[in-house]
Amino acid sequence: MWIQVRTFDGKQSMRVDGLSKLTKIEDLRGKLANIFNAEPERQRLFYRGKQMVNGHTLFDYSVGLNEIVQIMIRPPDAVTNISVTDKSECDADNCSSGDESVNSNKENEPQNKTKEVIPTEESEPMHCDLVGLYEVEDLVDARDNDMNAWFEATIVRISAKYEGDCANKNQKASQSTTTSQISGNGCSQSSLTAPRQLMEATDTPTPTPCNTDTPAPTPGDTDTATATPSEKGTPTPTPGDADAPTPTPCDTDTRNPATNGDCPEQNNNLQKDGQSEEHPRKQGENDVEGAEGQAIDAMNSEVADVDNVEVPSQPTDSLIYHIRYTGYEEDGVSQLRCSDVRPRARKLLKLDEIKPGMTVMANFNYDERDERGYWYDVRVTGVRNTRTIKQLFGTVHIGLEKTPLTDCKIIFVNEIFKVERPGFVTPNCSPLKRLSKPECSHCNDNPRRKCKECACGICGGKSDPNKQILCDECDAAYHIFCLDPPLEAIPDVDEWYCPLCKNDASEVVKAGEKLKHSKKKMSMPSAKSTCKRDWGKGMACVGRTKECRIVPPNHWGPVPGVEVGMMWKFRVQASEVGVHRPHVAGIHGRETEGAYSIVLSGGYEDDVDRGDEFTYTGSGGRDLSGNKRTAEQSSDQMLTRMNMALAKNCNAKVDAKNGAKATNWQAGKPVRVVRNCKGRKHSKYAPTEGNRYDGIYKIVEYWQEKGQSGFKVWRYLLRRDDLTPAPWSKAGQKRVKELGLEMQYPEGYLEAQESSRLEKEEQEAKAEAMDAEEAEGAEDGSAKKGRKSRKSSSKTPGKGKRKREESPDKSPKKAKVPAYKMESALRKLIAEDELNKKLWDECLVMTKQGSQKFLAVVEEHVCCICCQNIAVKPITTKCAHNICQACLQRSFKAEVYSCPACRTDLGKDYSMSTNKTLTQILRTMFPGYENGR
DNA sequence: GAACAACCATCT
DNA sequence: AGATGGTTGTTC
Repeated sequence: MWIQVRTFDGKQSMRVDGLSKLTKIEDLRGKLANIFNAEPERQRLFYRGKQMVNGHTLFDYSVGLNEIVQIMIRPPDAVTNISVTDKSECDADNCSSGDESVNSNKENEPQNKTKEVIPTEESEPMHCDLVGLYEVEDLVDARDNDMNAWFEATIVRISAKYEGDCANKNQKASQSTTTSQISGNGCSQSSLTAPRQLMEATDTPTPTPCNTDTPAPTPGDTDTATATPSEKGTPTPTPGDADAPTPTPCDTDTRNPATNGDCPEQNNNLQKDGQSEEHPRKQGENDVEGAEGQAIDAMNSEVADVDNVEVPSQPTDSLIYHIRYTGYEEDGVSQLRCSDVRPRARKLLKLDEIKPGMTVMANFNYDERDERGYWYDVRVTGVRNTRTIKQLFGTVHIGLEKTPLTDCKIIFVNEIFKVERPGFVTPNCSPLKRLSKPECSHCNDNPRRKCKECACGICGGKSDPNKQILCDECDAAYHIFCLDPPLEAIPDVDEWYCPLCKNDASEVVKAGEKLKHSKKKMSMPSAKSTCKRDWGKGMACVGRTKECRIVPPNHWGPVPGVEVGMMWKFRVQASEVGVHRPHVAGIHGRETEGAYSIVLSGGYEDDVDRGDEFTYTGSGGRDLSGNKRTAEQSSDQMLTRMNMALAKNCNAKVDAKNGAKATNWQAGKPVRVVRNCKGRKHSKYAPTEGNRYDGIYKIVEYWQEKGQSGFKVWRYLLRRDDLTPAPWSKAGQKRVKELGLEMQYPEGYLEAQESSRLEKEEQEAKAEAMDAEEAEGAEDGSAKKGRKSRKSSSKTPGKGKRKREESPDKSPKKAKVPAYKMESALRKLIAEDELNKKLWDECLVMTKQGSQKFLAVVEEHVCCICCQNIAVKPITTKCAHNICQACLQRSFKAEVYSCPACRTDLGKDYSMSTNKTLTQILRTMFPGYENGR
């Protein structure tokens, strides 16, 4: 067996062969030491997110043929203090826990250091020198740019510039609104930050639509101060815009004197800090104490001010405020500009204080207009305030684009807040938390309603909140007494996972622990038996390295791209191209549908093969217990499973007693037939090597008879029904030659054979040299002879030489593969498919490389990004991507109205008309590819 | 030549 | 999800 070993930067990739499934990791390291020039203890090896630990085998990690193991090489000095034996492994492990994820980092590996995106507050002094409108610990309202709504927040830090990465982070991903769902699917915070480690670790460029065009906002760029990355370039209202809150200087006296009075130290602080020049307004505010009686006057004057064209300039600064949203602490810290921060709203306005033209903050839900939503600035357009009717209407700007919604009815008219002017925060005067959209849309936060969504995931009860434990993975809550087994108290652990999220402890590999075997592996013979036999060097036990996606597994008839006469060395390859999928079994079929393909390998001596017609024996009736694959017939075969499947293909009513004869044999279901070289014993039609696809056959009749063993077997007569000439016929052989069909070997197989042969010869040569030396020592006169013989033996690679000549020989041979012949009708269709012009331009150049290559490229190009299969009922988007209609509909159902491939907005009302031309093309190129989908 | 390893697909 | 069956290919 051989595998690929690749450095993390992807720059170096080497094939390593001469391995078996039972090769130990330490032995692999030994081989790698030469190849990568790094001692075993400097190697860190990773496979599928697991760090490979000495003592285990490749089989333990399920490393398959030709699969990629990543290698990370420690700098030489990083291992100086570590003893070479088992300690190095320990060291490699103890920093990582759980499943040994690739993300685990070591502090002494600078190339893999994770960037702390947002420094913790502890890392910086709480009070910094930066002087701005707000201070650390100020209670503020902060604007979430995704929604353009205001949330209660606290300032935790102030900096001169954005810190960490590009993300403005002024959005709360956990918000369960339509907007955030969209961003969550496409360009959420998590998608910006979470894969970063992986990208760093693997160094594979994986640009996602959202991170390619998200430049870090530049602090000096005040125009885009409120713009989130994806909005950049679109005009956005600046803080001074008429739509933004426009409080005026004279509203200072509307402040609630009670709250002011509670906070006398505010003045002192300000004056002490000598900020007066920086904050003329603050100073002014401090000079005037509000008087409640003047509130209405203030409102009036505000209205008057709005009427005046002159808009007073807003106090502003260029600092970045790091805030934490109250109630969303788990979202971490967001970095906001001054314009997205303002003092915490605290003044409730009565309806009679509110006049058209004012901007107030009110609760609004644009999805469900009569439900509670979030807090938006509302530009009042109408007020009705009679004894019976209390109504307020206004314009609300929602979402990232700040889309204006006019005539929005505000239903919570008793909860209208005055918009606070920037720059004055009363510390420690937190008003009651404003009510927002219920946290739980399932129960609407109704405390009396049982809810498994927001309360205990088992009983749904909301009692004993102090006895509810939250899962650190899914955030679901559970009563400790509802768990099975119940817990006495909240466990004293850093992390707790609910039964649904918790990994099976038996599967988790803790630091320093040995790899545990999965259930599957435990039940395998290798785990049970004590045999020490080395296995897995060859091709007998390897799995597939690729899978046929051109047609579904239950596809009848030829597989596009697979020509009659194609040959594969191993059965697994025939499985890979899809011509006969089972790894070992001779019949591929489903009891309910019928059979798709069979392999003839001469297992039954009484089978006759006349080429165009042959008899075939069903399966079963053998005792295969104990992992046997073949045994003496020990019971009667029944017409079930694969035997039934074959019978179903016959154009006759199934008769499980007497068998049946087809009324019209050609009308039966087609069976792909592969002949294996083992059939050579009894049949001259079998190939001399490997497996060969011989075309389509049909069942003529089937019957039950007594086999040589004395037990009953099912027999089938198959007859060839394929226009393509059979490979053994003259015409067929001519065709095989024309098509340049050759034995196909697994990727890397010939190279691996060659290198193992060379190695063997080298060893032989060495051994011979030793013999010769011995001989030389013993027998004087034979010295010459000995040298000569050595020379001749080391030259014996006459074979090798010939081989080497052969391989350059091969490439021109391969070039002989005839170009893909395209029917004119198909060519015409392709010309008609203008929407995919670029796609076809790219594919058509591949026709020269033969049908298999061409079809493979087309397959790749028309692969639906959602389901990773050839698009069914393809919709060609305006951005020229092809998506299955069903896949796109699923996306729209999830309220994601963009192209799944590139996120181009398609619009909610996108007409999902399929590309009929493309559909026809695909059906021609990949007949039956839609079956079962 | 006998013994024996795993994988893939289907069925339950 | 687990059981079953199956004409392979390698090692001893």
